[in-house]
Amino acid sequence: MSKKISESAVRRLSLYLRTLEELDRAGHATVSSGQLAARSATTAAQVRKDLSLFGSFGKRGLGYTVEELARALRDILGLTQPWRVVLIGAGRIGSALLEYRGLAHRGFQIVAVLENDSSKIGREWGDSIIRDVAELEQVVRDRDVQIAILAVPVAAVQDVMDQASRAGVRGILNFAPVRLKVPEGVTVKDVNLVMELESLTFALSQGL
Amino acid sequence: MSKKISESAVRRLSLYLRTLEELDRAGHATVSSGQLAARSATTAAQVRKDLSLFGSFGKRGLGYTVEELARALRDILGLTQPWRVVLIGAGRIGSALLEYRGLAHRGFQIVAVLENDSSKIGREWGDSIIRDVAELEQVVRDRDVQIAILAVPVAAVQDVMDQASRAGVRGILNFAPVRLKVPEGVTVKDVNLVMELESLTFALSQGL
DNA sequence: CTAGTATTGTGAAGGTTTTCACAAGCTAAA
DNA sequence: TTTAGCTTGTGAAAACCTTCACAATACTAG
Repeated sequence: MSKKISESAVRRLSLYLRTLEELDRAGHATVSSGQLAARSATTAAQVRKDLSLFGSFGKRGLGYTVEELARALRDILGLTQPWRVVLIGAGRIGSALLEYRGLAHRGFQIVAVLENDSSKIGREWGDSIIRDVAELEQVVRDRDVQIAILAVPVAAVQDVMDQASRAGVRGILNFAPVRLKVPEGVTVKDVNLVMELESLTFALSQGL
Repeated sequence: MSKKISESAVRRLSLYLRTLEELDRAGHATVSSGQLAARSATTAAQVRKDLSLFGSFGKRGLGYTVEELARALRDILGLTQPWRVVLIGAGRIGSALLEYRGLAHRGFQIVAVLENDSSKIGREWGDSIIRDVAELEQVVRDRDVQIAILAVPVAAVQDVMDQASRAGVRGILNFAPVRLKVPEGVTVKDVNLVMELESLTFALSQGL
């Protein structure tokens, strides 16, 4: 695909999808851009513009078919295939992720949990057994893992990322508060709580 | 303050601060916009423009004093005062947050942990004792809590948010995958893992 | 004191994203 | 069939954000 899609547009698409799934559960068959906007904290024009980046999904005068638009968004976001994920780091964050049903529901399959701490290796953890992080490259290759979630300490994360990308992982979700250096062809998304809290305190301080 | 500062600029400031703290630990006394940019994955011009939104912190020909700029950024981000935080939800996410040392290090004090599940109430948890979420309004008032972290299920989160903001909380960090309706004067930041993963799968799908 | 090198702060230019506004298209009702 | 009422898709305008480019300034060496 040629056009460049902004990060914020993609995040909105993800949000629209969630909203559509709620509407579907609530029994709505169709929805207008205005309704979708109101439930997604944006504007009708923004919704239509975002969708128009990928095609034409509605009917003039009628709006969008909830199911149809949801299917189109899943397709756009790459959610029609299941994704195989390896979770690295069996600490609290890893635990929260493993337990979270929302991941499986969206097609993210955690195929292995890896850990450095030898006292944890071999233990059962949810449906998985914790394995040695040394097996990372083998697991990625054997199970054709596409995404790695890194929930490891700052000191270890660059090294683990290097191994993962060498083994063929294409996407990284990084929880360590550090900017990773990544090779060509690997995409990283950072989740950084302190940054979120600081943008909150900035807003609060401004208000005073 | 009159000028409107973009969300992305604020996030970069937060990142610069972290970079400066690393530089400080590494013994650097001064830094140029170029060096700061290289370590923060942006450009020298962007760094200077971001800083210029708030004043003039460097010396021409010399760059910035690491300590001084860090202090200025802490001031801008509202980190010179400690923030009193209540954590609502003693599940996995709450547990990960409570344990995370980075929060305390940046001046975020978790003054109480609240929970709905009566089987958890009263238990010790880290340094805290889990209290009943029914006590939310009282805790907020008694301890002058400014920020609430919501790590509760989707079904409960709007209600909890309403109570928190009625009691006087001004900032919310929300982990539930739902868009909260908030009253005037309350700021919300959302942390949404599925959205991050989906923007990752979008990028990966595009690449194919 | 002067020349040379480094680096900031900032208007202006360039680029991107959001909002506006309206023609085109669809349905229902008369 | 015609009219009235909605709603989409999209160029154009407006707003916003990033990059460029350079005058101003600081230090060092000779």
